[in-house]
Amino acid sequence: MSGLKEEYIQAKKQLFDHYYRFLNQPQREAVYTLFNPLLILAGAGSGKTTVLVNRIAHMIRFGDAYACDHVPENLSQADVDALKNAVSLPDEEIEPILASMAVNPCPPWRILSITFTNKAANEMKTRLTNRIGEDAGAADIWAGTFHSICGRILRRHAELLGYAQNFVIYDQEDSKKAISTVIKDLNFDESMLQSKAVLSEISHAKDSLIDPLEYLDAVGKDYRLKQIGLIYQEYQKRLKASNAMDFDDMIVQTVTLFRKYPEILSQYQNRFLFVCVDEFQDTNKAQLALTVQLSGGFRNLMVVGDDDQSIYRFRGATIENILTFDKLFPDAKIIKLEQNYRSTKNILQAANEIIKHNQGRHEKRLWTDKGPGSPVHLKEVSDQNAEAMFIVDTIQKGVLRQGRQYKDYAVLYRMNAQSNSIEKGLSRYSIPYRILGGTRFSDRKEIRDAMAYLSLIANHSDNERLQRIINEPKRKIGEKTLTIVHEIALETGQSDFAVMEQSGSYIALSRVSDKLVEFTNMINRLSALAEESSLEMVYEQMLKDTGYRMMLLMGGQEEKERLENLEELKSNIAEYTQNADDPSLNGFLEMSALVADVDKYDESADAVVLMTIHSAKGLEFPIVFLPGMDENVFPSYQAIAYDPSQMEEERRLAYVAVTRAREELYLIHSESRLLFGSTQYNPLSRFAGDIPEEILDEEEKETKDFFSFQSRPIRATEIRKNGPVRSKSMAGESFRTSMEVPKPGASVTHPVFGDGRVISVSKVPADYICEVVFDRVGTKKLLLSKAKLQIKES
DNA sequence: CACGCTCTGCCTGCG
DNA sequence: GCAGAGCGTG
Repeated sequence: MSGLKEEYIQAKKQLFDHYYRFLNQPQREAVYTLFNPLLILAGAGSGKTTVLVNRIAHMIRFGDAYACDHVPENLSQADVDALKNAVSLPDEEIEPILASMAVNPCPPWRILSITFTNKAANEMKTRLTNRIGEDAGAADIWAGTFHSICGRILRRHAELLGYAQNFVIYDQEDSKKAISTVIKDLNFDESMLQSKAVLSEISHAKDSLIDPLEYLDAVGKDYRLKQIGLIYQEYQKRLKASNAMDFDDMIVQTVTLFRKYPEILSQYQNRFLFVCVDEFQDTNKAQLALTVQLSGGFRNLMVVGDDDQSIYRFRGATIENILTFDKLFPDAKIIKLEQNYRSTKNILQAANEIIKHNQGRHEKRLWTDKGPGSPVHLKEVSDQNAEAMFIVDTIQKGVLRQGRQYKDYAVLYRMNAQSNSIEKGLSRYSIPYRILGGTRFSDRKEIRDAMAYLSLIANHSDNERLQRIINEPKRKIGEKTLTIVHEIALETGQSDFAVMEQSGSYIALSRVSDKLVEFTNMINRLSALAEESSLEMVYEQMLKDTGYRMMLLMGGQEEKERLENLEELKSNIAEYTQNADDPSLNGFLEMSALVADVDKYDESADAVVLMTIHSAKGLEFPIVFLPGMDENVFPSYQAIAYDPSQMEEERRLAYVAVTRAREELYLIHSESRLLFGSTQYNPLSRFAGDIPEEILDEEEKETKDFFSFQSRPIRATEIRKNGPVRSKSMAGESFRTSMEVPKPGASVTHPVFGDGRVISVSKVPADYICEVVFDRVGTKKLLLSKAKLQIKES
């Protein structure tokens, strides 16, 4: 009997293994391991998402069927044989057999799946629905970002924390403005405390769950930090007064809620049978605390990540979370996914050679059964224009001669400032491209203004938004008036808006009272309208009543573009109204705050993609260019000069960059580079130097070739809307250097100013500006073509 | 109070 | 190279 039982369990496991035959052994193990803490170390391109999706599908359909050794009663040899033979059946017939053996399948609503981006959350939901079908209830899973999940929880319990249910969410810009107001109000020296730096400091404190009092306690005698602590304290007070939370607060407040109200926490703990966290290497301390809280009921916590791809320390991520997960949960099982399905052997080796220099990492080594492929290409060029031309040239050749498509190519750079020259090159040669990152739609002034109006309509106590738009368009309400309003508000404990409404009763405001009341009346009317009308109507009325649309209509080309953006916002609103279950102004504001610009990266469009390496994490491309393989660019100047501890992160970034490539990888180093208005001369990046020569193909420096496509006619349809294609003569000109251009550091002589040393050289159309420190007269900026500079040989 | 000019400072960036 | 902040003037 027990032999038969064994045989049955064996056959069952074999059938599951067969069903998951598209997975490798460790991947299957990850799918089967449902209980207790589990850490999956998923190397780049190791099929992480596939595992995540199949694991969740598995718990919903089969529960613990695989590991459980339950055996049906009255088991017969015939049953066991049938199970053994099922292996030869098609998958559609195997599924019901497996389902019939399900043990405690998990209802979807008891699963919590946390991701970092909305894009990842959506991809997860889509793939899961494809896997298990609509009816299985994939939509009932709590899947979302940390922030969207916290938002959901906080809306329910905001009152307990002293917030109204309709609290607003401040983004970085709002926070920065609020902080700079606080700095001014506290009369601190603004030159010592830049709002950006203070915000980042406060944000990091929040990431680590340090509240203002604890912060002040910890800083001791450090004068500046003490000031920051006081700013932090006041900032929090004002956020609450404005009924607002910033992004960090959303996590912190949720953790606080759970600490204060254990009975609420246990509701969630009892609900979530399984908790999964993706991109665990990018979590911060607060997020870890929240994760531990939420999974605390059943302790079935799975985290997935790759410590080698931790590249967000600068925004608070602590790689320690993933490095010490097994210390936090000593019974945690660790599964490593080391087989890479993406890249060729050479590319993978390059990546391994780069990352192996890092100290703090989980030991693992990616491997592939793919062939070696091409060597990694290393190209040296003279300047950023030649760099762009090399990219253009390579893409043209690939498309014309090898039947490549434009979308096979990606250009990944360290910083957005590098994109300019490449964009110019691509548009000049009519190569279709799309660029990700840079200024986002929601960051545009007109969009922020419109959103600020909507926020104010929803929540009158939002002082920050009020300040933003009170005088936009101009209403003759100046800084002085606002200061008085704000002072009264602070004294009387009201919102700025409330003070404005009653400005007639304050002598200091009597002269401007009419204007202020006119404004609050308008907002009040719009708020009333929002109660009864559609969102689109409120939006339209707002643009009209505030005079915002009129202001833009009076303007020129730039304003026209802004109007178009406002129209686009309107269609976003319409889209939201149609899709949301219960559309409301508050709902729209919440979505806009938490859902960054809908991913505009349309993978179907045939165009070269340009983005930063950071944004490329998680993506892959057949051919990848990495321009700017220069010291001081990548690794970045600040990592080298200011913070050597950042170097490991730069190295991980290099690892991420290299592992994006499937087939071909081009590293480009430029001898000189025009960046931030001055020319730099940097040696080859150390990361390129880490790649062994056997797998490297160093291409000759050859600049003449780049002009070979110049005569190609440019089709009008190919001209990008925001990148006017330059005339051919200009194109030629910008590459010609007839003057002798001094390099920074060169000694020069000027007929009037005498001897000096060049500190920077910047390119301007058809000329250069040299910044020179003269021995006698100090620093001068000179136009190279005009100033008769002589370069001294040294 | 509004406008236009100069000055400055700059990496990466999800919610 | 460019945007946002600061400053001076009408």
